Amino acid sequence: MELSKNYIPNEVEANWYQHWIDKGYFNSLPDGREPYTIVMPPPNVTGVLHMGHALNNTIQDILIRRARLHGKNACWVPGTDHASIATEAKVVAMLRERGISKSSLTREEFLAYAWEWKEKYGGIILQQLKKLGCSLDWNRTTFTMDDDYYQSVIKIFIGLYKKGSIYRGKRMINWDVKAKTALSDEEVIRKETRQKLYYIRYAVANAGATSIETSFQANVLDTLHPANRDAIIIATVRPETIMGDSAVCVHPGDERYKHLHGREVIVPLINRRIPVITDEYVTMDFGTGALKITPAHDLNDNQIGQKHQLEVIDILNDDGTLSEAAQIFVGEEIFEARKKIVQRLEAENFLIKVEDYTSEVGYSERTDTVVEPRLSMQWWLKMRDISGPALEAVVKEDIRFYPPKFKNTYRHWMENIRDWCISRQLWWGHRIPAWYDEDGKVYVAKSLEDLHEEQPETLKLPLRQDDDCLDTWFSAWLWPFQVFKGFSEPGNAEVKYYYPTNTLVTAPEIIYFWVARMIMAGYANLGQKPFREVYFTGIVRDKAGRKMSKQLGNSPDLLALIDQYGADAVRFSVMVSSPAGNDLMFDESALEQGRNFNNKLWNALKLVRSWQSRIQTPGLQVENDPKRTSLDSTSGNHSFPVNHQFAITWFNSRLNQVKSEVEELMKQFRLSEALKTIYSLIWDDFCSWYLEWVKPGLEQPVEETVYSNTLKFYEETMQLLHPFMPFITEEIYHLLKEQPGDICVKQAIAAQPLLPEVLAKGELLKKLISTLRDARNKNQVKPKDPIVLHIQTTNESAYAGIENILSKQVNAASINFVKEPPSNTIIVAIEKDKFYLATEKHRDSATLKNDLVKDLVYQQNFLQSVQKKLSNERFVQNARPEVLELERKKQADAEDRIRTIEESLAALN
RNA sequence: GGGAGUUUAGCUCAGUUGGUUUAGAGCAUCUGCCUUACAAGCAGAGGGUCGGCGGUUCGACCCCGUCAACUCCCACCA
Repeated sequence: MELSKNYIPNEVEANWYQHWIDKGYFNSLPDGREPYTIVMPPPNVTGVLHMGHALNNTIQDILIRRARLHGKNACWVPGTDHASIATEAKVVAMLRERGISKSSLTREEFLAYAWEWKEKYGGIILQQLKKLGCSLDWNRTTFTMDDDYYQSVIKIFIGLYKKGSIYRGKRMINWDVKAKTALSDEEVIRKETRQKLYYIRYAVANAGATSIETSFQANVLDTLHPANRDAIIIATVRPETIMGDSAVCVHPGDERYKHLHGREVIVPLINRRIPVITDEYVTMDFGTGALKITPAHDLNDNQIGQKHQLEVIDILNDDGTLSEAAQIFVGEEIFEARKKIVQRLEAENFLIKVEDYTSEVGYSERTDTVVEPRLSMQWWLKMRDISGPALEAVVKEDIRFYPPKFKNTYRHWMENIRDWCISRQLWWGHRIPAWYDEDGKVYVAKSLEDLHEEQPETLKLPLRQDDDCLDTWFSAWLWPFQVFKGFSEPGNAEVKYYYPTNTLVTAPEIIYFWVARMIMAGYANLGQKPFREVYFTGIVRDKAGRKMSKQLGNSPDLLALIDQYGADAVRFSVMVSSPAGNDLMFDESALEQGRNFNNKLWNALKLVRSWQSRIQTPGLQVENDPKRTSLDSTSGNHSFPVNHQFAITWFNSRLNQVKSEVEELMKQFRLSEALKTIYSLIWDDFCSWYLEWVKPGLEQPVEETVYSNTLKFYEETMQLLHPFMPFITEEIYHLLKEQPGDICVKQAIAAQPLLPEVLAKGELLKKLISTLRDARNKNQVKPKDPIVLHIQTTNESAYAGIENILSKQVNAASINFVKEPPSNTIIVAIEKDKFYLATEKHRDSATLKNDLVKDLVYQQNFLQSVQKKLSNERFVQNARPEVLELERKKQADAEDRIRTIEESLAALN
């Protein structure tokens, strides 16, 4: 079969994935092997594959595939999260397009549409993960609203309620006016926002003469100014909430306002009287030192309100418009109302001045609208009831975090943990299992039937179920055990085998949302940790350092990239630029590097395959070899002038060295470095050195041992690379030779002992070749022009076994060992030996001399620094013996080398 | 305001308890090559006073202090 010029991924990737699936390689069932389990962080059902998913899932696939090749029973569980807010928003948008409003539907009707939507679009991201090559056990695909899962969520809620850890309470919550639901603190994103600070004048009640028509002149903000004696000026960024004011608060020690203590002021526009109160909460030097208190719309104001028992006036509707309680601008949206109120305040002389002001404003993570602090009846979970074991597990490293810096982040949050608002005013999700009777009494039970059985006598019919759903994370936190039905069927064989899982791979952004809560749920429900270690990936950023996001539109279309470059190249590009624990600067040039790597592999394959027809075993008759082709039968008795033993021994050692290195790097989650190490092994050591060393001349036969070892080496490097680039490695595995099985499941051979002296000799050989090639280059000796190489050395045996490779690689017609410098040659000094290149070409002694002098200066300086150390008595006294020994060797080596260079220079003159 | 992290070649990063050299890699750049697997390639080369200053030490990219710049997390001073 003729192979194409370049590797074409599209043709093979889909086929191999289907093949793996057909063989059931990704499916796992408990058996006698050690399990290696990962539960995939379930993407939103609404999700489409983006860069973050690609990074995250490639890492997981690498870990899983590697475990699979190393004798583990690898199990990677896929699934999706119902993502209540995000999905409900999409469904509402879909309905709007069809001209249907949510409010016109019953809950059941709406949910029918939602399920329809989920069935249609919900699986997209999972299909995309297949394109990426993810080796997930699809039989285990789980959805957080599957029947069994759903019931488990409900049961856990009931359990916590019965323990008294869940309660209902009217408290300040973050209100998303667009989604019309409460949000947990973690769902609010603070952003620096440019705002205006409005200074508004409140007249003091019963103040007598001074009217609001008082002309404001120069010193309007000076409260002691006669014009302001009978008024107080407050500063606010939210003038639209003045109708909800219950008091004006000043610092008790503020001299400017002492005369107002115990008085009342009048809220502008609506003329309501409110008291002036004092509290040390107020900062005297911010604004005017006077703060309006709006208990319904600000967390701090609410606390002060409670302390001083102020009236709570909620002037907002749940859609963010002003309510009847506001009296004016009723029905106007907040920001509209703000504009209009400012206008009126100004028109009626209440507005003193406006300043630019920048502060942090909360936005909804899901809808990106400004979050409204609001007082509302919600369901809460007392986190302190369950946080203890989860905190301890991480602090004591029973669960390990990589990188470990996240331990602190986690600990800080856990130690200051606050109650979790778990109710959401949505229909799509797990409906809170609570019913209210006519008196508003609450009953919590799995179902209405259960309720009737449990407490028939106290029930006052009719009952009405709570309309709200649970926060998505209240279901996601069961993920690691409930995918194995660990809660609904406690102690079942699967959960016993797979749980605790091994590694969680996730983004640091959801350490509170999800990681911490899963740990809590694991201990609270199964009495065990959910996973042994957590690997936090970096954040994917674009070339300019900006976080990749939908809003910025700077995330490339992954499927298009896979189409263009192939999944292996995409995986390569993501991994190669992803150092452990750091953010990932994604640059498309890495994709080209990945694609080029594919081609490199492909071309090496073509080379090796071209040898297939030229194999010859020394001493064997050509005809006896079944692999023999007609081409070779013409080339009778070839001798093998080149002994390839060294190349084979050397690469074997190199391969084993890399295997150990990779093993070590993988243990530390240094995946990027592991990949780079393998890349370099393949590109440099295998292709640039090894293959060139053993490559036969044109039409020349290939030694059988060379061929079989090359195949073995090639296959083993493919195995090492397979977890990172699964498709091309599988393809090459099958094209190298006819063989049963697949690389996808072929068990890896553990690293064998290596030969350090062979590796050292290999390094020397590389250096000789490079330096001599450089000398040729500098002297304009064309690669095609042969040279004669004379070596002057005190140790000829150092060249045993590598002479032939050396002469081939520097295109030397022959190599001689000499005692004296031959005349008219190019002189090169390497280590302690001297090399003379005899060529037809004129030598450029000036360049060579220049190089030698440069090297000499370097060596002399170096020698000096070593001598300085050695002549330092305190160094000789204090340094460890092996360090001292090393320095002495450096000195001797440098002296030798200087002598060699000086002799060479002498010979040049 | 509190905490954490980063700063090494033009770019992205390694540099593992202080001594293997006067610091490495990939990409980019430059030079020479269409050499019979690969020009998406081959063979080479250049490029860094390790953010600044001070200290500890016989010896510092590495440890300590300090300053500077950038990043992230936490915290609702209106």
